[in-house]
Amino acid sequence: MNENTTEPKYQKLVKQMKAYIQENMKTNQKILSEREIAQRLSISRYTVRKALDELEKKGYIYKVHGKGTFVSEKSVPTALNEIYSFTEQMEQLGKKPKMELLEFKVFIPNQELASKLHVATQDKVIKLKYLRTADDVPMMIEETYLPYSKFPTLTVDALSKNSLYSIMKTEFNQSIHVVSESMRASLISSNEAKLLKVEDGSPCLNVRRTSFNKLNEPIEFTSCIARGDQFVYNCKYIHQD
Amino acid sequence: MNENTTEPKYQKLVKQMKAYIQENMKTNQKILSEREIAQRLSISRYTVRKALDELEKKGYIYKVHGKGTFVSEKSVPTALNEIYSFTEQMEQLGKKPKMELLEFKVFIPNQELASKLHVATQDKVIKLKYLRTADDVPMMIEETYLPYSKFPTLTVDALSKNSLYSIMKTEFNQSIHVVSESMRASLISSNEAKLLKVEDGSPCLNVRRTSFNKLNEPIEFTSCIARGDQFVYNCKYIHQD
DNA sequence: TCTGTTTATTGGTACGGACCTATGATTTGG
DNA sequence: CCAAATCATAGGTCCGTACCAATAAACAGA
Repeated sequence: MNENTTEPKYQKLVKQMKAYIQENMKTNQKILSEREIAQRLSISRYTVRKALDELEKKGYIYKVHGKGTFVSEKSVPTALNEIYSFTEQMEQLGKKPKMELLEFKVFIPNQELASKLHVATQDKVIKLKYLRTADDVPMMIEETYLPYSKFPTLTVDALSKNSLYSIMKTEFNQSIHVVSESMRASLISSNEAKLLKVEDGSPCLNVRRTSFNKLNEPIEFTSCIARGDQFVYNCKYIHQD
Repeated sequence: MNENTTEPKYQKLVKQMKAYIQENMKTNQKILSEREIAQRLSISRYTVRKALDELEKKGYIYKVHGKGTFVSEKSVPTALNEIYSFTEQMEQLGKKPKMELLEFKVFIPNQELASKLHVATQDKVIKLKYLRTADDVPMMIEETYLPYSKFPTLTVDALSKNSLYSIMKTEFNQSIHVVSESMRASLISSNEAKLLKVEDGSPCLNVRRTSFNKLNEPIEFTSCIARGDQFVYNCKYIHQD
């Protein structure tokens, strides 16, 4: 039934335990000890620990030295360290998200953008411009820039079928490892005011994001202009000691 | 010379390698293989792997299966998954940050705040209100709320000597594990406009943060109002798989 | 009754070995 | 000369074992 038989044991255990915990256990309830789990499943404690470490990292459980391992509070609706998803947030609010592609072009970047994407000024860059709406109310304008050299065969057609991030990963083997974001408040410019159907000079939130792959090469730069009266940007992460 | 002799081997190795890498190695340079390091230091490969995992998690190195382990790009000025520090950001910009305590009180919260901090409506809450300036220019107003039960002996005096987070950790054994933030743009209200010395109705950035301990109990709620014309909020994190 | 000690349990650290898989260089066969 | 097979090396997974350190309950002695 499971296609991927080469998946490591501990990964299977992560999925299995995650499902079990979510369905059958309560917050702060103690789970079996590492040794007990290992014995029952006839696997080594190493494998169990590796699985539990994953679950802890993702916020499902927490360990207390000398006491045991416990189920975390379920109040983790948004997954930890996940890239912000407009679609997901709107669906949680019971609204219907849509995105309309306004622009798709390949061009030569200016100095500032080139340095953001770590490309030479003569290298090409892909620009994507979207208007995002919720229940047909314009919410934000999103401009994404990609280094052409890393995504040379990206097409509008592909984008209409899958999300940009899944295309990045499956088609171009580029997955996001580190994300750097900045947020600022400003007053909207007239062009954007028209698109968002708000008054000129309304407050707006500008979120800029640069995403890096495992080699710390920038693979995406995105700037969002969101309506200040409608939009809240959420972010959740694990703080390392 | 090292006071803490009980510190685990792999932690010592982390510090040692981090220092070595930063001082002697270049971006994308290959480091010794796990087996080689283990052999040279006469420790097990397990310990080396554990140390390298830490270094990878913190963004100093990256591994490539079959090839080796390499030094990441140094362009990680702000540590990853760190809580935003106004002080640090301003110092990086060459400005002198200051914070002035405007208010310190213990009170009974309203329903909304009580639910944010997971306390009963009859439980007490501590309020801290700060004005933060950079080169004596007002930048943001920060209001922090703490559950009184977790920090009963917190004093203004202690806050003048150490940062809130270090007091939380050392005095009350509460360290931050998960952080949830939201950002929105709005127009400033008249009270805050006076404090920040901007015009009524100027754009401002509102950042709200809830911090949780390892047990996923909220230990802090903070709301910041920052000048839209001056202030940029930064955040950087590792994206898991 | 109370306090200090012992003991069992739990997660944390560390070892050494084995094998798998991805990668790249070397060798081999055509 | 080139493509396929081989091989060495790298990180990734998994095992069994041992001991350390934090916790809490059981126990012992005053």
